[in-house]
Amino acid sequence: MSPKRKATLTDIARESGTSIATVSRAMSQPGLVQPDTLERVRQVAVRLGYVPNRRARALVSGRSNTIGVVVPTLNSPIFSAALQEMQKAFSSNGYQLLIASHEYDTAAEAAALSQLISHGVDGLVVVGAARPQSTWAMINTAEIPLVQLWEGREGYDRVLVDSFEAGVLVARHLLDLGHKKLGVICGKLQNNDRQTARVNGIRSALAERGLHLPNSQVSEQPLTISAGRSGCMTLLELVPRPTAIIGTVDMLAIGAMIEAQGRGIPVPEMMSFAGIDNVDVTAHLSPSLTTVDMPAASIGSEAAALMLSRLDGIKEGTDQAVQLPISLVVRHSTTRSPL
Amino acid sequence: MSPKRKATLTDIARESGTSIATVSRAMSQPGLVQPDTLERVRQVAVRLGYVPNRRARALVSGRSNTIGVVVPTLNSPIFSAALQEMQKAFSSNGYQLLIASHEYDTAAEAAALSQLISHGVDGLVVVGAARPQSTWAMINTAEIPLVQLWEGREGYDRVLVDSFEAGVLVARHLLDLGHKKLGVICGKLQNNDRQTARVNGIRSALAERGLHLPNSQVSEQPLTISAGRSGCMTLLELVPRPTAIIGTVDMLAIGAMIEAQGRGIPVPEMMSFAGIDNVDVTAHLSPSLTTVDMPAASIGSEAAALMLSRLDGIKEGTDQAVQLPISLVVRHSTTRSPL
DNA sequence: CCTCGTTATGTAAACGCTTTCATATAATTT
DNA sequence: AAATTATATGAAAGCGTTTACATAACGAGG
Repeated sequence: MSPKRKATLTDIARESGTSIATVSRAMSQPGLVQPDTLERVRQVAVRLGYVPNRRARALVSGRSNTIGVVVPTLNSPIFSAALQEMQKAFSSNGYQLLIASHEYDTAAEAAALSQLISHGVDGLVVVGAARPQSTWAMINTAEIPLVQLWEGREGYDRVLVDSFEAGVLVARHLLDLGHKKLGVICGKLQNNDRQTARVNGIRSALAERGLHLPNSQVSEQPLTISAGRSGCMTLLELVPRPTAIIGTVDMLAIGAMIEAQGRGIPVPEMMSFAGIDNVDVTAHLSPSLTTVDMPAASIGSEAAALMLSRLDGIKEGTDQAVQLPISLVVRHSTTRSPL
Repeated sequence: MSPKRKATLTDIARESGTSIATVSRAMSQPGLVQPDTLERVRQVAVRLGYVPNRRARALVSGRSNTIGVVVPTLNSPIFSAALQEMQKAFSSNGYQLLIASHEYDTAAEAAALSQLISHGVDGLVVVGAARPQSTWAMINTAEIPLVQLWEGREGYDRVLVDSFEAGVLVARHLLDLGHKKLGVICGKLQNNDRQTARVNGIRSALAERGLHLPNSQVSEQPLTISAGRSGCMTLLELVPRPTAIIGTVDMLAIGAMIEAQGRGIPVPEMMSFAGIDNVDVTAHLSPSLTTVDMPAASIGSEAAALMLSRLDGIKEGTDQAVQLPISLVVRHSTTRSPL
C-alpha cells in the first residue's frame, strides 16, 4: 500500500530510464525536456507519489520560498487581518508563511527572529521598529529583505499608518465637541511604538488647545475588553470626572464604554467614548463606536506586495515606504460635552 | 560592512585549525570534544558570527523542527486563540509554526498541506476531518504525526469538542424555556463537520420533543457579524416569526441580535438569541449572550502536547483522542418564550 | 612489551536537489 | 557535404550538515 521510503529524483530516474538531471528539469523547467520524455517522467512521478523535497531544493538554491512573520500576538483582530491578507498574497505566489508571536516581549522577538533566520526564510516581516540594537544587527547580518508594519525606521521597507495622527484625529474630534478633560486608556507603552505614537498624538492635539494630559488621566492596560473596563473604573474616580474617554485600541474603548454603561452612565449623553483601529464590532455596538480607521488588511496586502517585489528582484536599491491613509469614523458614542 | 559570505562549519574548521566534524560536534554535542578545542572552536564561531544552517541540518537529519498548521481562516478569534496557544507551546520546545489558511476551500487545503509536507514539516495540525480521500492519502504517505482539532476521524490523534452536543445544549435550553419555533443561522455546511454537527445537534434536540426544523428556518451564511444580521433579516420574515434564534457561531448570533434590536425588537423579552463558542465579547454585550463554551485555547495547548509527545517518541502506536468538556453558559439574551 | 579499551579527532559518505559543463543528436546554414 | 547552431540529455560538482567509520594517542592490564 504505502511505499516505504519516499520517492526521490533518483527513483524516478531509474524507473523511467533517464537521468536525475532530466527528471529535475522535467519538474522545474518542463520546457527543456522533450515532450515524450516529459510524459514518461511525469507518469512515473505520479505512480511513485513523488513530492519534491523543498529542504534539499532550498539547500542548493539558497531560497526556501518561506517568509518569516513576527507579530506581537495572534490574538488580535488587527494582526489576524494583516496576516490573513499576507497569507493569501504569499501563498498564491508560492510562498509559505512561518509565523511567530512574542507577546510584546523584545527578548522573545529576538529569539523568534533568530530562529526564522537560521531556518533560511527568504524575507522577514515585523511589526514596528522598537527593538534593541542587537536585534537590528542580527537582521542586518541576515541580509534578507525586511518589511516593517505600522511603524518603521528608515533604511528598510515599511508599510505605515500614522499612529500619531490617529491620536490627533480622535482627540481633536473630542475637543471640537467641547470636551476639556479626557481620560486615556492605552496599551503598555514600553517597546511599543504604535501605542506611544497614539498617546503622543493625543497629547499633541491637547497641546494645540493649550491643554495638558497628566499621567493620572492615562491608564496603561493589557489589550483586552476587561482591561478596558478596569481602566475605565480607575478613570471614573478622578475628580472632576473626564467627560470623554479614548481607548487607544478599540478593545479598550469597548470595555470602557461597557463599564460606564454598566454603571448607569448614559453614553454618549453624559460621557463620550472613542477608539482607534475600527475593528469589525465597533460598527455594531450600541451605541456604535467612534474610532479611527486603520486599514489592517491593506497593511497586510501592501506588505506582501512590497516583499514580493523585492524577492522577484523587481525593486532593488533604496528602501520604500508606503503610507496608508487613515480616517476618523464618527459614530454614535461621541457627542458634545455635557459641561 | 563587507558583504561577506555566511560563515559555515568549513570556515570555522579552517580558522580554528581543526576539522569540520569536530566543529559540528562542538556545536551539537559539546561533550564529545576536548575542553580546550571546544573553547577555540567557540571563539572562532563567535568571531565569524556563525549561525547554523537549519536547512542543511534538516536535509541530513530528516527533521526540520517545524510544525505545519492548516486552519480554515486566520480571521476568527477561535482559531487565533488555538494558534496562539500552539505557538507558545511549540516555540518553547524549539519548534516553529508554519501556518496556512484555506478559507474553507478543500482544494486550497490540499494545496497547503502538500506544500507543508514537501517543506518537510515534522508534524501536521488540521481542523476537522472533512476532506477528500485524495487529501487523506497524501497525509498518509507523508508518514508524519497528525493532530486533528475540533472534529477528527479515528486512526489519527485528535483533540475533540463535541459540536453535536453543543447544538443539543443550546437548543434544549431554548426548548426548556418554552420556545417552539427556532431560527438557525449557521456557516456553510459543505466540508465543514463542525457546522454540520452543530446543526445536527440542534435538530436532534428538537426531535426529542417531537419537533422538526425545516430548511426554511435555517440560513447558511459566511461567519461574520453582517452575515448574522442578514440571516436574521431572512428569518424575521417567517410567519409566524421564530421566538428564538441560534447562531451556530457567536459572530452570527451577535449579528442577529443586533439586527433585531435595530428593528426595535426587545431582547430577550420578545425574542431570544444564543450562540456557540463563547468568544470574549459575548460576555460584554448588552444583553450578554447565552452561548456554549468551546475551549479554543485549550484545544490549542492540548494539540501541542499531543504532538510533542509524538515527536519525542514518548507516545507510539495507536491514536489518542482527547475530549474537552463544553458547557452551556446562560446569560441574558435568552428567556421564556413570550408565546 | 603487547594487546585492549578509551577518548579525541579526522575522513568521507550520505541527504535530495539544482546547475554548470560536456556530449550526442538533430536542424539549419553555407 | 561541411560547418554551424540549436536542442536533449547525462555526468558530476556542489549546497552545509550529520554521522558512521577509521585513525591516532594514551594508559591500563596481562
